[in-house]
Amino acid sequence: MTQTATILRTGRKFDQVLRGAREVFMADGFEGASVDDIARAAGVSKATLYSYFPDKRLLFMEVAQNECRLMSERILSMIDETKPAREVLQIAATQLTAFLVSEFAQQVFRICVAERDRFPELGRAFYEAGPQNGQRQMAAYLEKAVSKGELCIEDVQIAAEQFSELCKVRIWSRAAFGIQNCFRQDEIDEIATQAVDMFMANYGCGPSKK
Amino acid sequence: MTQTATILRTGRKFDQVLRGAREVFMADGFEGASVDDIARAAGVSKATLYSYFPDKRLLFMEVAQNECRLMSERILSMIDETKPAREVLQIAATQLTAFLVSEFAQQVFRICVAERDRFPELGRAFYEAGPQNGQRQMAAYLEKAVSKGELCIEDVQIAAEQFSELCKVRIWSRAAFGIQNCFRQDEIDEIATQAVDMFMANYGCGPSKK
DNA sequence: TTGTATCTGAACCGAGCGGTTTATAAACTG
DNA sequence: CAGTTTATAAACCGCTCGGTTCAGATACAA
Repeated sequence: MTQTATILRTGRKFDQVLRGAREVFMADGFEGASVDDIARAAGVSKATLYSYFPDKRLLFMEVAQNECRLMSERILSMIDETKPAREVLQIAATQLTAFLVSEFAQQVFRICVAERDRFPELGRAFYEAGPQNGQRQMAAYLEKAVSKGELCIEDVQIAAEQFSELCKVRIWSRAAFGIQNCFRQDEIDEIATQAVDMFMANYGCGPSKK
Repeated sequence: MTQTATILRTGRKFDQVLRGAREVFMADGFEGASVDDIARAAGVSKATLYSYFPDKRLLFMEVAQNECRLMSERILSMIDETKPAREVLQIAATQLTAFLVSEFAQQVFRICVAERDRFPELGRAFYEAGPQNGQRQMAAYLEKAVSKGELCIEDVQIAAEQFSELCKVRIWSRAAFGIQNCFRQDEIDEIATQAVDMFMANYGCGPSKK
């Protein structure tokens, strides 16, 4: 995965190629995207494209890696630890839920799953940069909340995973199966609230002030 | 989806074709499976195959529909309502968790997601026959348990969805991303137990005798 | 046995794919 | 300006694919 191999990173049109590739890959997947389409979308000749990237696979990996990085950063900016636990969780749940059903996340997920046999490294890279990283951040926060006496959790890792799983209720699989691709804010808010309620019922200390 | 159109269902080798198609499609997906491969796997000439099915798409749909039916039946046989709620849920959680990460379910899911643009009906058909149907059964059971006073649930539909979502914690996404494809029974049992614990903490009546 | 429905294998078609090449043009650099 | 790097368009190659065709083999029913 860290293999950049023989990619030419200098040159005026490198970024242009990458942007075009991102656009077409995200829309059509790996097999569905033809190199001609990508070159056209990038506003670049096929020969130019191949002067930067030795083949389609490597171009795809480059794009996917960039997407993973973006996703990771986005998750990082989600938690603000200064507020009380329930509030923090509510905000995190809302953002996470919205993100999980976004066009962006859905497309990347779809490609990872679809090409899992062709690119085993891709699924792993995405999982680590995305879900795993996000859950690590969440677990770290939960740990602090526990030591502040706000929450009662034995296994913060499992709790973090349960939290993000609860944010998928109802809408995520509808998005994954292509049944619904646009979600209203109040749908998202409701799922987030349900998730926090359930989470706090199990892990909240003292009376669940739901 | 109910469109059978011009499929020839009579003839000695119909089932043979279907079995071969199932095998190859499940292994390689829609694009990955070539008609020649399927004919070979079915032990049938390509011409014969095309005498039954007008094209590859319809053959795929037929296979996928059959798989959905099987899945639906399997989920149906999961609940035994005579025992106490916690026990019923524990059994259901174990079976559901094991099913969700099985080779079979993962392959069907992968194909649905990968081909969602090419076959929008497929995703819908699978969703209805699989998750939605399973959750309807679960919600029906929860309803009874509530009226027996075993559980306290406002929205049984949401509760059913939360239940199945909790069964995915930790292992499901690892399977989906191709990071892990074999799961020990004790891993499954642990997730199932965690799911039931959390569920009962929120919806159990009286003292949570965890 | 004769007639009919079914199956076979292999050749074939046209299209699209990833990738290469080449001759030409444009853009930087000294 | 000259020289070199970079980009272009289009033709081209080999391959695989979905789908068709057809002459002959096989099964089966009378």
